Amino acid sequence: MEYSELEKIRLQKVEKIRAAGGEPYPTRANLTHTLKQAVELFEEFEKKGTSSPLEVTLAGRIRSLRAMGKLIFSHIEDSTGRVQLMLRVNEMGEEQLNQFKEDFDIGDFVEAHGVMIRTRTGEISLQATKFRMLAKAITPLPAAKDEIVDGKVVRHAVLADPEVRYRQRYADLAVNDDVRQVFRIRAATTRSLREFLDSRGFLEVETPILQPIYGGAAARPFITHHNQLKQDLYLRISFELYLKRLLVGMLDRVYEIGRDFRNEGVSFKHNPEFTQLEFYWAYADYLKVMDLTEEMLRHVSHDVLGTTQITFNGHEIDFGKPWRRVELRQGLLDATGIDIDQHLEDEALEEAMREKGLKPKPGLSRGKLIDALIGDYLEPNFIQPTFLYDYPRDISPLAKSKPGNPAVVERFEGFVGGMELCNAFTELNDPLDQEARFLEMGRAYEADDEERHPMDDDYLRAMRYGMPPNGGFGMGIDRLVMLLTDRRSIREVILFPHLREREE
RNA sequence: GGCCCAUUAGCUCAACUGGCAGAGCAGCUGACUCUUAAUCAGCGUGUUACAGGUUCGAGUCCUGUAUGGGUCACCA
Repeated sequence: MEYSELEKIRLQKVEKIRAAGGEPYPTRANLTHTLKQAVELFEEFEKKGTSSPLEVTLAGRIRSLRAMGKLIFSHIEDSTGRVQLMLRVNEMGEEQLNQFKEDFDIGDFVEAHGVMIRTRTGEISLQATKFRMLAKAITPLPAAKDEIVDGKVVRHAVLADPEVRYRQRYADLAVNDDVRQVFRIRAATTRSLREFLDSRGFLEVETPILQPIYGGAAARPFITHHNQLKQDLYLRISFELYLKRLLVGMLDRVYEIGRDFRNEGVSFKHNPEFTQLEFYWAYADYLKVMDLTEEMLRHVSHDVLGTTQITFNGHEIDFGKPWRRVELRQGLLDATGIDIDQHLEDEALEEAMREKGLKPKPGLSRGKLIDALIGDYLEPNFIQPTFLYDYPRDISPLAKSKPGNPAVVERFEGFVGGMELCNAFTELNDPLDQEARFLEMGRAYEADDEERHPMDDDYLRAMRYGMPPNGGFGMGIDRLVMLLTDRRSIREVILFPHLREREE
């Protein structure tokens, strides 16, 4: 371990504290209030006009230090707020005051005892009579300084390098309060979703992350191995097939919030592991799920932000209004002039796209071509909340066909801010049809072994016992948090996003 | 994986067509009893991401590598 010059100076201070009989890392703190509590309590005292002083012991991390001879001002911070410390020679004598000046640095955790006062400039402060080191920092925090100009916080020298911020998230969080706020909102989001679903009779469950057969989505899995069982296992790519087994078991409304793992490329909206909400709702269909989705997002946004209006990427987005509903066929017809109902074969659609001057990748299935059209011509334009509904059957092997139209399934995807947020369908519950779909998928992926959609015999057996008709729903929580916090990258809403391994 | 851009002090950033690597903050020394990016005086802390190359001379030009960001491909 190589220490920098700055770190060596601080290590010397640790030695100095110990040599003087002090302890730079005491085992216990003895605070009486959080910083926010102390400020609020003092304000109450002032209102009541009591003459007795408010005596407190506070603890926090030193964020600023202004020493001027026989008087020191310093701000300490905890997760609830900030309080200014005022240390004067009058209260503690010169020796104590000098000790603070010599031993304490920005970044150290400190405990201070004294009375709450207002300074001449009106700032509520702790006038300390005693102080104690709680934890000495060796490495200086990457400086982030705030200046208050006309009541507005102006930030200086903010830690901004994304690599340092993600690899050393602790330092990022320590100096950037807005980053802490993102994760408070994230916690509030999952709390609100749970509360919403619980109150509607949904049961939260946990299903296997390690699975002998993966399924429920089209993605490549991570593979791992159980030594004692001598068995390869997959990290789940979705919860779908397990949650639907529970409907067979008479758990009528179930949901799970948890981690999915997909062995795919990373981007501003893709992380190898991400958090998903899925719910399955017996006796419902995709139309009921659409209504519940609108209600759920209105509820969450209001719960978390106090408003249904959000700003994302410069757009004002309103979760309060009913979502726009666009039929997939009509949407593509309007956007590209291509009527997918007129081109039911792979080659015919590919040819039609070519005629319109588009350049489809050759050899794709009709469903994949349509998927590509959605991504290019519809998704980026769905800024306000929009349901796109009625999808082609061949890219939706777990969704139920629309009565009277075998090429189309009852499926919708929800888009917000030009980004896919959720995906839902009237779930296929016909075991014979499901078996046929698995076989179709097997054929479709024959050429590419890695993306093979494996047959899940146990899932089919469950369905043969009888599965109630139901609507299912999946939503990327990370993307929802991106929307609620106006962050353009998924890495901003994941505490420790995956980065390439680096030699130190 | 392809292409484009970036990497300079602990942090934020400068450095012209190649010519002695330097500012603010933090840090160190001193002054200062109501400051709040405190102020004032002094001190410059560096393998310019890494490895080579061209050149009298490279932070700057060339090649390669690493990491990050963007974009395309793949995907959700």
